[in-house]
Amino acid sequence: MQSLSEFVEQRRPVGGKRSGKRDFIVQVFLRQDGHLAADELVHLIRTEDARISRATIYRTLQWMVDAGIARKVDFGEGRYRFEHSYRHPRHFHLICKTCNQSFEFLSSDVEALIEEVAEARHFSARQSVLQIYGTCENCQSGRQSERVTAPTEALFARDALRIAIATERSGLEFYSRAAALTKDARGRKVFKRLALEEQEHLGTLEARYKELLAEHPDLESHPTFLFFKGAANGLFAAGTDALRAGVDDRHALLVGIKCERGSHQFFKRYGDRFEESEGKRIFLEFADEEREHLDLLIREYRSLVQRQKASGRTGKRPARPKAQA
Amino acid sequence: MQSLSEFVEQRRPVGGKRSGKRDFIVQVFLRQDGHLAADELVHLIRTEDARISRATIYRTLQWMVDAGIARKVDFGEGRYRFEHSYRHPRHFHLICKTCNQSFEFLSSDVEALIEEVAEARHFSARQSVLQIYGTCENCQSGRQSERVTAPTEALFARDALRIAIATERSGLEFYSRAAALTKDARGRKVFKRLALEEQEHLGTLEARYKELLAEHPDLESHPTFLFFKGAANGLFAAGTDALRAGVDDRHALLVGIKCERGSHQFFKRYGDRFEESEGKRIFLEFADEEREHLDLLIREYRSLVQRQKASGRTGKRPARPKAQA
DNA sequence: ATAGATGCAAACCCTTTGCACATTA
DNA sequence: TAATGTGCAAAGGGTTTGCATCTAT
Repeated sequence: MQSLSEFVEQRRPVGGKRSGKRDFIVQVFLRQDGHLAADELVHLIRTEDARISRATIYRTLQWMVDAGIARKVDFGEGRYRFEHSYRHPRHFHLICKTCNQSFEFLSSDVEALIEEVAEARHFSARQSVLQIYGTCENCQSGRQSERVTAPTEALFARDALRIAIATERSGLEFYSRAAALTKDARGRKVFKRLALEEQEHLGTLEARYKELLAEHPDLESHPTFLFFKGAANGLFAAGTDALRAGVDDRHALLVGIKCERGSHQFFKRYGDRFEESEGKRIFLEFADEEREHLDLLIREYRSLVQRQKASGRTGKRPARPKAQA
Repeated sequence: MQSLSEFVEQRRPVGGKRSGKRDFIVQVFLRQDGHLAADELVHLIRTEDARISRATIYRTLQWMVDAGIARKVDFGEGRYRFEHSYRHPRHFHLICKTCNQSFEFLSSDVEALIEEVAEARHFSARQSVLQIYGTCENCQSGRQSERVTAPTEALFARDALRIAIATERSGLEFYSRAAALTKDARGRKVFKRLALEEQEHLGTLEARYKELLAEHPDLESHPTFLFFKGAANGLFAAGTDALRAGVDDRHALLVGIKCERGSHQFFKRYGDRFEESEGKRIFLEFADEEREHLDLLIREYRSLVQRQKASGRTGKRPARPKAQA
């Protein structure tokens, strides 16, 4: 896990000189977790300790943006705000016009749509801003529920784990059912093995989830940060339907291959898109797991087809699934 | 169709006094179709004709925003821009950082996701901003393809019609197949009638599309403005699958009801969300059509169930579909 | 020694405002 | 004539910059 100072040191531009004042500003800035306006940072610096020129603070903010330590955001207030990017993946904002607080969320679904639009217009997208203006829960109800804060990275990891766990559960259910329905002994064995692996992996994920909760006790009280449809629901759905109808071993393998491939691609695609973070790692590791299952199923499918050919029993559809990931 | 002057007159606030200068500014502003910065409007006014104070122009811009004639947009440049709303539905932006041009699009899919996020967070959303920053097609390729402009309202109508037509086609195909597969004479008659109606309506829509093209000859050369998934693909898909498997008349009616209800809700929901425009009308009229078909199917379903009950033949699932829209 | 960082104040940009004057209902 | 609209110039806020002065390498 990258430490705060590593984070800064790695990003220091070459040829630049060290400066105690700048380091101090950066340090103070990174301690905050909201979206600071330049003026607020000036005030913080003044009260914290030093008398540093307003100009230097503006210059340091720009320096941090160039270095990738900070992001400049515009909430339409007529001035810019800055948020640091240490353990803080890119995200979108809900902005309350009443209390001027802003709330963060991430939606891979929205990002996928943005990608589609950009592609359709042959537009090369570098950065996207999505802001929802309105009134937050507290300001609507009048009463002030206290604001518990958790690091965005932890929220991101929490939601990534939740999605992975839900997918794993759905996979487990799928393979258990497949095992029960498959008549062919070897096919059944494969499904049992996959189910077992899903079970084990599920345990690992759940342990990891508990660990995360131990680190951040009030994590579960936070609302969803990562919006992500169709991970659990939908991915294995087609498969379960087909199984319910009763299928042979070959068909079950095909359905499994379809599900694993979908799942793998899904997690790979989105994992790749995230910035370096615990959540990204969870997605990519999960994608790898699914990939392994996929390979196993493909091997099994091939061997089954071969056996059937040898024994003269031919499937209706001799087409083999494409092996590309 | 509302004219430009009606548009302005309707929005003039009560108690306000008329002023030639303001009218002139409004008129010049409404002639533009991009996103003007205040300063650019000042310059335009100066070259067009009059010497009007900068302050008056700022005041008039604010006046137009309050009246709903203009929208204030913030592209993160450190100054605001203004776009008029005459025949110009709300939309999102692709912003080229190289040439500073901005391109508009609308995505109901994104809007639906935004709604979901806001709901999950108990946030009452008033307005949403989605901006994709990057490099536009022209700036990437180097060469300047000339910029053809069409009114946004026309693009919106074009895409709404395309979606409606695609849905209608898919419905037509569905009912034709249902008619071929249904053994019950009355059920078949219903499907034939529905197919015929879809056919007729399809003709109307296509005529309307042609008419629109006649009005705006280069309309088809413009890229997609309204992004909207799953209208054609997906809506009737479940139905066609079920039909392929072979179903009885009662089941076919149920599938039809499901499809029509989905389609109706779909168009109603999105149509309601749009601002007053040709595109909105297309959506809502379409929703109405689907609603009528839905009612017809429900009536037919009830009568069928009654007949079956009378003749002693009982369906497996006596549950009748809920009649709420 | 020299490129880079800082402080100060002034300049900048965009926007709003106070006040006297002009215009409209 | 009473309420609105306009012009001018000044003020406002957020941010950047020129230049002399430091300070790290």
